[in-house]
Amino acid sequence: MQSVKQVLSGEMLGKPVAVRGWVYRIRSSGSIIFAIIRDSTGIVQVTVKKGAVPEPDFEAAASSGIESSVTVEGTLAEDKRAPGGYEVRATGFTVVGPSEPFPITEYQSTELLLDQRHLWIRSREQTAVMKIKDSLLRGARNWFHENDYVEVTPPIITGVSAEDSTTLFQLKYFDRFAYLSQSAQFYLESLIYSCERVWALTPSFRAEKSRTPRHLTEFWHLEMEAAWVDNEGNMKVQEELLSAMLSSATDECAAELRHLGRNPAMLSKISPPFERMSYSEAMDELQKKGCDVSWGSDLGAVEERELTKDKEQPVFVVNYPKELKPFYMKENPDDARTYKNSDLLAPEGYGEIIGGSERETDNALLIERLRDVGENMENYQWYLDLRKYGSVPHSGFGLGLERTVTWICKLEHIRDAIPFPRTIARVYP
RNA sequence: GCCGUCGUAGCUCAGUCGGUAGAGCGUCCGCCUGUUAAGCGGAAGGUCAACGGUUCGAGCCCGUUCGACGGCGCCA
Repeated sequence: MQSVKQVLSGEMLGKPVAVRGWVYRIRSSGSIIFAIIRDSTGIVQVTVKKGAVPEPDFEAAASSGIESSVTVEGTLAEDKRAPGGYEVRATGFTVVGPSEPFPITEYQSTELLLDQRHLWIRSREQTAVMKIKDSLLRGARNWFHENDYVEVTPPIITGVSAEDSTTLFQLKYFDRFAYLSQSAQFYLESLIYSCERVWALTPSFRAEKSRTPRHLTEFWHLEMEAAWVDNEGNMKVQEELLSAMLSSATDECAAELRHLGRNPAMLSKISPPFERMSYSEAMDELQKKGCDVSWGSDLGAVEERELTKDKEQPVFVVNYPKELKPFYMKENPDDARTYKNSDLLAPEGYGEIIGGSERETDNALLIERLRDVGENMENYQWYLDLRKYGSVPHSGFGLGLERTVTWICKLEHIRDAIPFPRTIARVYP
């Protein structure tokens, strides 16, 4: 048995080959049938001629529809007319699992594709995205390992929110309520006192009623936290990590990137250091471009697009006003109106993919800020404890994996960066 | 939460001024030994999202509801 990739390499030219997979396209011209077979490595044309295979095999080929699973034996031949330049001339054709008429044809609406998601993920586009995502994750995991980070496993069920501003999914937890995690940050912070450098990949949940091409209610969150690291060091980790992830994808998945319309050479050019711009500088630039913003207003989708639409590399925006960010960030000693934090914006208008900061170590400040936003202090007791026993300067960030994939794969919507997207209107399939 | 668009055959859509429901693809049958979303001939296939209203008559006009999609806000 050969993979389609092996077959298309041509190394078996003139020899017997066997492939198995699914019918991707099939056409008949009477006594010759052209079947395009797909497996996880690619697609290849098979010709089935009457007389060249046993009659039952010919009938099986003639009656097999799109997505039937099949095994084919034959001889590998070179043929300019075949896509890929090679074809398998069948001597045997067996249907393993017949297929009813496939619901997805060449004309597809967004709604149909989302309703039939369990079938649409067989598409070449979706397969390419999954492979690229896999490669990005491998690149990240390798980078963390090489840089002495410990991969840890924080809880998904929690009793407290990491960010007061966001909405939580509540669940019944025996005789009380608990919540699905929206960030592992507090748990990672508590692990730096022993492991020093930690990271985790976990699902995060946001119950916000966001209807945009950049939001999922369930997404994969790649988070890192490190002791003895300041905000500048934090940004260095981000740019090195992201570059390592990009190298992995361009090395392993160049063909998949091209299939999605993304030129891998453009991604290869991205390397540290990334451009840094203060929030105040961003505001000045936006005002010059005619945006209706003033110091203190948040960067919305329009503003992020305006700042990055002509960039080829990601851009850090640093030192946001405190009002726009959560309570746990460290005050900027050079401008007390702002925090020592950074958002990393992807180029081409794709927007924020990472948010990070140096963390506040002064419990008095943390308590004051929590009081200001009306939080129940009991929920934060264990978090405040962390500052009582050997507190150290530390920083961390969270990367939205699907947002990163959306940018790298040049997708129009984040739902295509995950096989089964969970959005405000979708939990099926 | 706010603004907008849409809902007609399995799928993608057209449907004019309110007057007998249409096409392409898919499916089924027939023809075809080099197709590339193959081609040719034929057939089957409809609660026009739901409910209510106007009208002699509603897919079309009005109202309500439901669903989906696009954009904004919030965030990664």
